[in-house]
Amino acid sequence: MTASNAVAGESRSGPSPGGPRNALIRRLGHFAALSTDEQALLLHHCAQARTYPAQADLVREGESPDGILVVLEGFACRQQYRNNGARQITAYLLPGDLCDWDPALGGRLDDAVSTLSPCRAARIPREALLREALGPHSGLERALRMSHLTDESTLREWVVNIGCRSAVERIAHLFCELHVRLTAVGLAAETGFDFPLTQNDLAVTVGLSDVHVNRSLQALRRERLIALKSRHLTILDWDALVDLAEFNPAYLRFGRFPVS
Amino acid sequence: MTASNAVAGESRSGPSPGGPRNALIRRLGHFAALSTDEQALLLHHCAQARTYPAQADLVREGESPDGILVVLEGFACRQQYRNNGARQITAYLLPGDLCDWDPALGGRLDDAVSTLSPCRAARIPREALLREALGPHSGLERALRMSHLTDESTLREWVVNIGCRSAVERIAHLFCELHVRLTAVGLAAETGFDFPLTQNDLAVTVGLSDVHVNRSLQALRRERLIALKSRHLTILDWDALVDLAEFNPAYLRFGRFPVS
DNA sequence: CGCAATCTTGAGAATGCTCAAAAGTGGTGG
DNA sequence: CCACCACTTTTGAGCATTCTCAAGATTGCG
Repeated sequence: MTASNAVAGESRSGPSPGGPRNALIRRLGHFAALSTDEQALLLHHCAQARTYPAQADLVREGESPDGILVVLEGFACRQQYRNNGARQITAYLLPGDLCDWDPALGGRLDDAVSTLSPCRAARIPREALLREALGPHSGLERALRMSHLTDESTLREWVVNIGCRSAVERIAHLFCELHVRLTAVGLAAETGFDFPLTQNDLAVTVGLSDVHVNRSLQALRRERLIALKSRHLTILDWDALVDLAEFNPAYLRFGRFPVS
Repeated sequence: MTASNAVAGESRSGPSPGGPRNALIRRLGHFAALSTDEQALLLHHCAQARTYPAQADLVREGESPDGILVVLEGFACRQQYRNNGARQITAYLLPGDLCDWDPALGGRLDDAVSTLSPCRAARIPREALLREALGPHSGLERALRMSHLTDESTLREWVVNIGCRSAVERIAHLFCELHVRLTAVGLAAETGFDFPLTQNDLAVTVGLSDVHVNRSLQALRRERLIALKSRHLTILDWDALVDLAEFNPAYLRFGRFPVS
């Protein structure tokens, strides 16, 4: 495997302290306790994961995917295209994230799911899960539901981010969010994390031009809040970053299990 | 009841052609067929509806609401406040819309639910619904799920709207969306609909300043796409509006029942 | 080494913002 | 019925932020 095909993951951060487990299990484990059987089932389905290069479509716009899509390594996203060629990313799919696909809709996803970096992703057939693991009192069911609700909260937070924050604040907020999310699956150190996106991807995420993102990044570097070089983001001053972005991680709900 | 307390609803449009039914039943009916029992159950719970003035909080930020919130008349919204006092609306709750509240989360809503105009709203206790009506093959269950997924698609569409459209396009897109959503519950005519929001509300929705919203509205009027006067929006050129906004109603999923 | 993609820089222009004041609107009470 | 009040809409002017276009520098890969 050449370097360009390498998939972001445990590579740089090394085996993570929380246990070298599957990112999906690790993430869902934040939302509810999973039984050994449930974990085995997930592992089994993840074994079928495929590798995708960067810029690959996992699900095309309007297509009806055949199961739950799980990203295990790399950064993917959901995005929509406008007629003039502009695009907008509406969500990141990080390792452990899934793109559930409720059959109640009977078809059609309204945005495309694409990789931003090389990825490893699996599809879990929905019926199999329903048959074997989902029941009213299943931890897996609870975890999946929580995961979905969290995705929705995140989306809402993105509306706020794009709708009423300045360029620098938007980027700072995104970095904070990514740090928390990646930490939850053992892919971030306190000091930073691998960040495979281009400035253009970033621009399309926060609703700015890439030139302006570049200048905003320079501002963040000048203030010594971050360093961003060769696909690695170093967080130099977490508190200042949180402060600048008015970041409150509550919406990510990684506060360990539903505390009620 | 004085005019200022009057609640938007069937008032101006008169009894609607689709039947003078409850907005909730009407909306959910687009997503799945509801049995007579299910309809009766919903009607029963809606009978407890309370009236709220404009600018009232239905659920405060961080609060844990005690059931599913249903708006029956008027415009409400979900919104978040920033430290500097700025706010961002993340969703409109129109008649028939609901703010489901999954107990899996065990508490805390991350934004506040407030009325934008005088409203009538009810709360449906979740357990009652579960006990009496929700089952794997219940139409109501399907409808509620669809409704939730539609809300999520709408949110995604808002990210796109705010993230990569110009001021005029954003407003046009919002008007198109509102027209389709209100039509679905019988609150819009082909020519337009009652629109109780201020230009400031609009601004906070699409991420612009109110002054700029005012000027963008003037542009839309100048081009004879709309008229907006005394809380009523008249659509003068629907096709041009749709064209300008690149509006595609598919995400609202009012295409009649899950067509598979 | 050379190519392609990405990042950086500059300069001018457009879009949208802020502040402030004036004009319009509708409801309330005298 | 009128006057007043609060709120909303409209207008103007200057400014800040962000965008576009275009060129040059850097990076990493083949």
